[in-house]
Amino acid sequence: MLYGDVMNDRLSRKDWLKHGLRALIAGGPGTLKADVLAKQLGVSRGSFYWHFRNLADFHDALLAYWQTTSTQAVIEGLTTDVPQQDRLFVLVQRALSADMSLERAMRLWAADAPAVADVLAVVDRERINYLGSLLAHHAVSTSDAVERAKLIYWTYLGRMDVATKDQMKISNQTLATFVAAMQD
Amino acid sequence: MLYGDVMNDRLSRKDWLKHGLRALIAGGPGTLKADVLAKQLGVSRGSFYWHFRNLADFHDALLAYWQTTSTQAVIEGLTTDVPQQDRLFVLVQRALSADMSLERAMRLWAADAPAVADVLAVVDRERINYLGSLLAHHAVSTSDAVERAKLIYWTYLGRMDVATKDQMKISNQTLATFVAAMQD
DNA sequence: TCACCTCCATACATGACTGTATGGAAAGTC
DNA sequence: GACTTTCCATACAGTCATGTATGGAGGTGA
Repeated sequence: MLYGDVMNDRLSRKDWLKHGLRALIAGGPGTLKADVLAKQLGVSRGSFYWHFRNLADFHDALLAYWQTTSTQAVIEGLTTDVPQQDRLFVLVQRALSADMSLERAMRLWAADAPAVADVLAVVDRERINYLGSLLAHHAVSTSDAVERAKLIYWTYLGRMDVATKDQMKISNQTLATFVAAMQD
Repeated sequence: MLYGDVMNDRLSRKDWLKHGLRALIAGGPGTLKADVLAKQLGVSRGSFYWHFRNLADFHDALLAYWQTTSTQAVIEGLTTDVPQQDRLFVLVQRALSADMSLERAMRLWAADAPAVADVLAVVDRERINYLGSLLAHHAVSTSDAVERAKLIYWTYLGRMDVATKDQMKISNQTLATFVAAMQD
């Protein structure tokens, strides 16, 4: 969009990316195809191949789009609102009640897309490190902090793999027991 | 095999299923295709379609084969060898150091195969219930037991989603802290 | 008005995979 | 030794997806 700038009702590159994430959540990585997405958007593949050189280009762009829009939102919302001593509990509480549909879809996608897997590897490391830093504030030794951070992170990830919704819920009491054991 | 019974160097239905699991582990659900598997086995698809009516038939058989060969092996190995009081710790210890490649592959497969998802839902329930029964032996109330069983199971599943190998290891000490918090 | 740019449709070639039809090689049975 | 059964190869039609080439509709600007 440089020449003119109105042209509504037609699709932009960003429109495609936004719908890409929606489709990824709803239908999984298998729906990330020009053919399928075009049908869903009510256009032909001509539009797709105008905005993107090929499928790989679209996938790269989608991955980058996700990385920029969803990274560090959680951490930032935490450091401003919540006092230091409560951050670990609140973080775990939020994490273990969050909607995991996008997270799950990304990890399914990563299974047969090395570039996605690489990004997730970075994300995993960052999150575990942050958890470790929170634990360090509770007088947990550095070596223990990393270990326990992993353990906590596993619970976060594992919840999304479970089959039924009722297996994804947990009480605040059980949660408190868990967090207390980790931070003391 | 009814008419004659020797005919070695040729493939049986079971040979295909065994290789199916190998392929599932090595290449993911995407390799569960007649074309690919036949090439890997050094035969043509003619063999495949002799042993199986179609792809769905093969998939069903493979799922059933996995269900019968891999269910309850862990639990049985536990009740015979390990004294009651140690079972929870040993189970968690084994679970959190086990090779998750097949488990992971099955869950990736389940993402776009409802029949697989159904089987996994049953497996999840059974495992969580068993964990709950172990916790009950440590004077944990019934309602708490189910909750904590879920939490423990999440750690088990989550470990397989993590990106790098070093993020999959944990010390016995951290593990003991975790188990102690759950069973007391 | 007319040239130009943006976005999309359509048609075509290509590739990977499924499923079916048919024939054949090799071993077992009488 | 004819006959049967098991297992596999080959060839063909059909489906679904990619990528490319080309043209066209409609807004934009001088």
